Amino acid sequence: MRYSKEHKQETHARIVKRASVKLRERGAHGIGVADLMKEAGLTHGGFYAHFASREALVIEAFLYAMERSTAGWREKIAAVPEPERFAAIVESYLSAAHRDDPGRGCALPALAADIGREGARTRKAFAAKLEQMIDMLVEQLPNHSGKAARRQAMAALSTMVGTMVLARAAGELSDEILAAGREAVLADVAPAKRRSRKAKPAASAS
Amino acid sequence: MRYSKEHKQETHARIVKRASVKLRERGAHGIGVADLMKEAGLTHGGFYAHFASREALVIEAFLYAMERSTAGWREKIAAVPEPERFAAIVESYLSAAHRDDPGRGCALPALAADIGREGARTRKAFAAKLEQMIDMLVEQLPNHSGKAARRQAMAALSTMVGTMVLARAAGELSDEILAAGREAVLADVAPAKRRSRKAKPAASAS
DNA sequence: TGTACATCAGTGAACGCGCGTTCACTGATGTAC
DNA sequence: TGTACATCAGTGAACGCGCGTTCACTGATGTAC
Repeated sequence: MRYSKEHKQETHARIVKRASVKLRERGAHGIGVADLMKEAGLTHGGFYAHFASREALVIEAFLYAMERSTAGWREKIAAVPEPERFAAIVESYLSAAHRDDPGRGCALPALAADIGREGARTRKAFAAKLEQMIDMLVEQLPNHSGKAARRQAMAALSTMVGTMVLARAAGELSDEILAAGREAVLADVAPAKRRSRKAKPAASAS
Repeated sequence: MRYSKEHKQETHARIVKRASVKLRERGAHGIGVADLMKEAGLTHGGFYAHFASREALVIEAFLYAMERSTAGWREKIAAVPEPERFAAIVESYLSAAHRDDPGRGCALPALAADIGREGARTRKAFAAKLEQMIDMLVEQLPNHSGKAARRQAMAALSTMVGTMVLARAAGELSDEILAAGREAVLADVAPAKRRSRKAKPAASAS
């Protein structure tokens, strides 16, 4: 074997990683194999030494992005006291920064609609990753056990995804949609919460 | 002029209508000009007598579908007593029937992610239609005035869209996600509501 | 340790198909007289 | 009312480009001796 044993795996991982960014930015159909390989510093010919088809990479990159989201949440909340962890995830998710940087954000608002049109096999793999995200959210809930908590986490994630999809598509309404989504998710979880989270960093002097 | 004055407009409308169904089903990139025209009973060559480009049709079909959604809601609630109208929209939206028939359903879960990647002009046209949907929802709210009602309607729509996106993509979790979305939206609007809506028409004997 | 050979990740030209777009033409219907 | 002409929605062949995929080849590195 030439190259160190992990060399190919590293290249493979690099392609997937770069692709996951570009696909979130441009959509599942928004970029071609040649450009995807160029992103990883390679030429297009070598593509099929790593993936069975373009679609296989799209799916792998999507699932990778979902794993990274869950991992990212875990890292993020490590520095936050337990009762504020759920809110920390929600506020980071429903931020203007996340809206404006889809490439490094959650894969769901960017690509989940396309997954719905894939075959049962892909949807099943997707469901497994989705389950992880939901579990992660459940654990951050004040009352993190039982069916009710699970339902609450699912609904929160749905609201976050839908809010982000609409906020990215709606020009002028975007900020308001984002704020509405934040309010709704946080109110659901902490019904009697003090509304004094330093206010929003909205418009400047006025 | 040959053909009656409205002939061309009728053909145009037929293309848009059929395209709006197929695009919701297969995605914005899932079907070509030739197939789109065949759907309307025409050949592909005549396409450019009606549209400047394929993309122009996609956008027109998308906006048309949104208008039809708003109109559909209006028709649907006409037969329902006022206090139950909001719930009627939500339950119809977050139903298995809607999930399983994207072609005749709301355009947002199917195509809004792609709108987010369009130019400012398209996003502005989208925002106008979105505003209509939100207004429609606001009117059905028990307390249908003020900024709070508007925020509530926005959040409800976000949850509905996100729930549908995830329910269509998630295989086995789908029904549970749908149920969680329904619960959350309805609980938000009618916090002290009797939970006795004839139960859900779920699994058969058991 | 040094040399010959084997491996295979990556290269880049080429292929071929699909699809968006163009264009010369058709023929049904409206208008002029 | 009837006939000649004009219009233009719709046809279908053709174009050309992009993109997914294939393939013969390269050359850096690992292995055998």
